[in-house]
Amino acid sequence: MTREHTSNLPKVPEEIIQHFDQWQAEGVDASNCPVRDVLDRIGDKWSVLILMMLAREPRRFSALNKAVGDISKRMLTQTLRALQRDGLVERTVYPTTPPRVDYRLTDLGRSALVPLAGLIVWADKRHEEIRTSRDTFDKEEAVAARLSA
Amino acid sequence: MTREHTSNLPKVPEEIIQHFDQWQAEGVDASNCPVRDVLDRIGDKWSVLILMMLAREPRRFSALNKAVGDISKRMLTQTLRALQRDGLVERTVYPTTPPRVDYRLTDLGRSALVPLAGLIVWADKRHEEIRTSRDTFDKEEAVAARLSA
DNA sequence: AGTTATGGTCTCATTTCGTTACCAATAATA
DNA sequence: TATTATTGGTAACGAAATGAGACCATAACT
Repeated sequence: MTREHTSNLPKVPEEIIQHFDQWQAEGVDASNCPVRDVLDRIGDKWSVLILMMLAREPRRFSALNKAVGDISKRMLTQTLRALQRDGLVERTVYPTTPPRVDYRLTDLGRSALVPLAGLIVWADKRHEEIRTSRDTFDKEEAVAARLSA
Repeated sequence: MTREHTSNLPKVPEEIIQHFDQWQAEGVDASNCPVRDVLDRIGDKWSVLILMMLAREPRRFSALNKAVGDISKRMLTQTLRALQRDGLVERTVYPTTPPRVDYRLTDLGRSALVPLAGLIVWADKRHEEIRTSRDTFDKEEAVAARLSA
């Protein structure tokens, strides 16, 4: 045995860690790191949400707008353009009046949803734990603030 | 057969789509959606990156700062605090001079890395495709701009 | 006395984001 | 005929998040 047993689970699979290591070795700065290049883009406030909204079927601009609720048209437009630019979403215009535009996932976009789903399931499962942690943290912070006052 | 074959792959597993549907049905606004509550937080510019940096072993503040390279101390502090608040990261201070502080993943933090790894692998595999798409998009946009000028 | 090291915080400029008003074209309504 | 509603945006502006860099306390070392 070359390594001590130091933690009692869950552990990150060694295989995954090695992937991270290799990726770090290649340099992690935004300019030369493919992973950051991609993650910086879809890791914004709305991209993942919109990809999920399109999972089952194409939707019109206004349908997306209603479905998300608290996104502005400005940000919806901007996010959809970025997703289109990255090739995750396809935009189709029907030149009627008023215009009709719909958005659908490309194959690439669909492929992204598989790992994203994993993340969503995780978030759903763990969010209670996270909220509890936040409450505890905030309470402790409040105590500390009172002591130093 | 109750459903037509309409697309030729890759398709999002029906199981995942159903998960999205259910999640949408519960309302997707930030205020009442657990998934967004979590995703909005770790879906920022630095959180995922830092979690990955901590995958193999704990690191000191300055080590993280060097490893990431283009993060400012301000954002590093802020991101680490947020991760700590959410219970993904643990902060330990050794009151020496100069001070020594290290950060390590909690069990919850480690559990997050599993789905995140899936996303990273996807990004690594697909980023060439994405870059190509961007180039094409930008070229077409330039053409359109010239036409309308 | 001056330098170096750590883990931050503070200020200010830049960037990004959200809100609201507005537009063009047509069809339905009054 | 004039009015209004509808769709998919864009333009302008204020608010919020982010980045760059100076600064700080403490002690060991030169």
